[in-house]
Order: sequence, then structure tokens, then C-alpha cells
Amino acid sequence: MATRTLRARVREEITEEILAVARRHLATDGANLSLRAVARDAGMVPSALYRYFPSRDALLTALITEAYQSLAAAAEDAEAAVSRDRPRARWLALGNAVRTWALKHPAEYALIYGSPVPGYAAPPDTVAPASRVLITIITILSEHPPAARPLPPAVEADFRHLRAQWPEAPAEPVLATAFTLWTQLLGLTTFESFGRLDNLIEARADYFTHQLDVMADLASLPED
Amino acid sequence: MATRTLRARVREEITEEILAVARRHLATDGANLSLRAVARDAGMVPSALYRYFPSRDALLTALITEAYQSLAAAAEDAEAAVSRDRPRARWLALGNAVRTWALKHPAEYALIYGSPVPGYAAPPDTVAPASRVLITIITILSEHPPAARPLPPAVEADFRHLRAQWPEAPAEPVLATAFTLWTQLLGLTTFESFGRLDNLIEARADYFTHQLDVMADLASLPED
DNA sequence: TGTACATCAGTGAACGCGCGTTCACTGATGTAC
DNA sequence: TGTACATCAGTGAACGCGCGTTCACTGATGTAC
Repeated sequence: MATRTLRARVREEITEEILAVARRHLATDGANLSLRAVARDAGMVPSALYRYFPSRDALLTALITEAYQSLAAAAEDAEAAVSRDRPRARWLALGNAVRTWALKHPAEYALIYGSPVPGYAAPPDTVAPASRVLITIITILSEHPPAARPLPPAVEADFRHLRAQWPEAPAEPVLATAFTLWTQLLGLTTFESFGRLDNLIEARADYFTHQLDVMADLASLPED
Repeated sequence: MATRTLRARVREEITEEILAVARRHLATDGANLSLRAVARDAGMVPSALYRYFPSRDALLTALITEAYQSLAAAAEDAEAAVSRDRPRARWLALGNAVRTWALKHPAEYALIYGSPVPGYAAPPDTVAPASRVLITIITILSEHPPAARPLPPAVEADFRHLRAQWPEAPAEPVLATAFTLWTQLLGLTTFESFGRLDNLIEARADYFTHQLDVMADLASLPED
């Protein structure tokens, strides 16, 4: 196998360049970004884009996958930087990293956590990247299991079902609490990112951390 | 002043009809709904719509205001139906009503709590209807003030500022807890409504109520 | 109650625009011998 | 190493489409006297 060909390398660079331009366009056009506009800004004729992406939807899918990966990486990196025996600090780091990423990339965040795009169905390969943050939360909690809390039976059945599909999954109380933290974290991030706190709360970073603290109490994550 | 003229009554009916058609179109097109398509389905020529709404944005604004009012009314009605001395039940009724409305009107919900529409700024008259749910939560908590919880100073300043603008506002701890419940409630509703629990939780109604319970504990709302 | 005029709803054509995608093509890069 | 052929990137024109908004118009409803 020869060293990668010139063409292959150029192709990769141009694909990257197209995605970068498309990411920029997300900011102004949201999910309606226009293939023609992207092509224009990438310095090519619209039809040329079809050498790289078979359709507009495929381009969108690439952006979505990328966004999930980028968000998850930011969250995981922040969490990994905290010493393992400080579960609450790990949680706070993770949560704040999610927030920071969302505020830094509002259009990409809206793409993955905003309104469903009418007529667009995410392909199955976005499922794995989408669950990375949840999995990190589960990991933190596994090492510091919260007290069990009664669950509605049907919900418990759901968690049992999840465990059956995923052998290393922790016990239900851990799963249940992780889900609570996950939904609350992303719910709050979405709320702030979409401007729902504007004109109400100015100290939004402090407010967010305060809420993360409330959530941590709920999971009885120990202080240092 | 004579009785309302024929023309005035017809005008009102047609305005209603246009809004109804537009609401239906939201479901398929989201916020990109097309003025021409609405006109078509309302049985008129596109330009005729301009007798009723000065622009597409004005039509969108009407839909947004309507959606806020409708959601708030559903929540308030459900809450009002519970006896006053059962604060936790009032909260559960309110929360579940918000959820039910959101699932019944996903497109309208996405319009008000989904991704910001690029290039569209909500006019100031949507602020009041948007805060009705929060106000109802504040009312419930005012009558059963939660224990005070330390707040970051900057956040406390925000709440003090809000109280200054709104003389009847309750004390900071009540405000703070109400905000927590409000953001968590709408965060969770958004999360579920946008399909983020699909393939993970099947018993979504039970899951939602469970989460409302967690939030109620957090606000130390007494059981009956 | 009847008439003259003003207001308003709705029509139909047109404006200038941008869109996603297809297709036949040119010319450069890569591959096999 | 050189040649012949295959692959691929990018062009340019065209397809058929829908969009928001404007404008001059007709005819019906409302108002003042």
C-alpha cells in the first residue's frame, strides 16, 4: 500500500474546508443552510459539492455527527482533567464544559439539541456519539452510587431493559439518577442557549453552576 | 356605536381561519412555513393575505403569541382545578399540563421553546405571555416557601433586581426555587418533545411525573 | 329611505430571487504494464 | 521510465420549482347626508 495519494489528501482537505464553511453558514441560516451558498463560499460551483456529499441531507448529517463528537470530546476532556476522587468536581467540570461548548457553538448546538428539522431523520450512526455525555455521567455515578429512590414500575422496567442491552451497565438507581442529571443538564443548557434566560438572569454562568450544584445534591455527590 | 359590522365579523373569522391553516402548516414546515402555501390552503391568492398580516413575520408573531397563551392557559387551568391546600398536587398538575400541551402541539411548542429562528426577533409583547407559567409556579411556592438555600451573590443580585421591578414579588428563596423548577420543567419538556428520550425511555409519562416529583422534593413541597 | 362617495377584500400578473439536483464536458491525477 | 487507459474533480448550463412582496384593478360593503 503506497503512501496516501495526492488526490486523497487534497480530497480530505477540501472536505474539511467544505464542512468548515458549512459550519459557518449554520450560524446565520440554521438548519436551512443552502448548498449553493456553501459552495459559493468554498469557491466552487454548486454541482462540485456533489463530488463530496451526495446530497444536502448528507452534508447536514456530517455536521450533526461532527457536532455530537465535538461536544462530547469537550465534556469528556474537562471531566478527565479532574482527579478521580472528586466526583462532584468531575460533574461540575463536565456540566460547565457542556455549557461552554453550547454557548461557543450555538448553531451547532441548536442543530443537535434544537427543534427537530422537519423532514429530516437522523441516521442511526448519530446514536453512539449522542450518548457519550450520558455515558460519562453514568461513569461518575457508578463510582459513587446515589441512594436508591423509588421509581415508577414502568420506568424501572425501561432501565432493566437498557441494562439487558448493555452488559456493563450499572444498577437501576445509578442509571435513574444519571438520566435525571443528563436531562436536567441538557434541558438547562438548551434553555439558556436559546435565550430563555435573557432579561431575567444576568449572572448566567453563576446561575448555571448553582443549578449544577442543586443537581449534584440530588445525586448526593460528595463534596471534596 | 353601532353593532359590529358584517365586514368586521367576517374579518375576524377569516383571520382566525388563516391562523388555523398556518398552525397546521407549522406541523410540516416548522418555522419556515410559507405564506403562499398558507394562502393556498386558506383558499386565497397570496397577495390577499396582506390584508390580514402586513408580512410573513407578523403572521409568525401572531402564531407565537397564540402559542404562549394557549400553553399558559392549559397550565393555569390544570393548576386551578386542584384544591389550594395541595401544593404538590398543584405543581404536578401544572407540570403534566405543560407536557401534555407540548406533545399535543409539537410544532407550536417548537416555535416558542425550540431553536431561535435565524433573523427573527420576538417583539416585546410576547414577553408577558411567555412568563405566565413561571408566575404560576411562583404563586404555588409563595404559599409554601421552600427553605432558603445559599445562592451565588451575583445570582442573588439578579433576583433582587427582579423584585425591584415587580413589587409583589416574593422573597429571593422563593424566586430562586421557582426559577429552578421552571427551567427544569421546560428543559425536560423540550427534551422529551424533541425526541431525545426516544429509544431510551418508553414509559415517558411515568418518567416525566417521576421527574416532577424529584423537582417537588427539591422545592420541599409537602405531600398532602 | 335613497344616493354619492369612501373604504376595504380579494384578484391576477409580475418583480427578482434562490434553491437542489442532473448532465455532458474538460482536463488533471493515478494505475497497470 | 514511458505509454495507454481509467478514474476523478470541477465546470457551466439547464431543469423545474417555490418564495415574499408590489401594484393597479374590480366589485362589494359601509357611511354621511
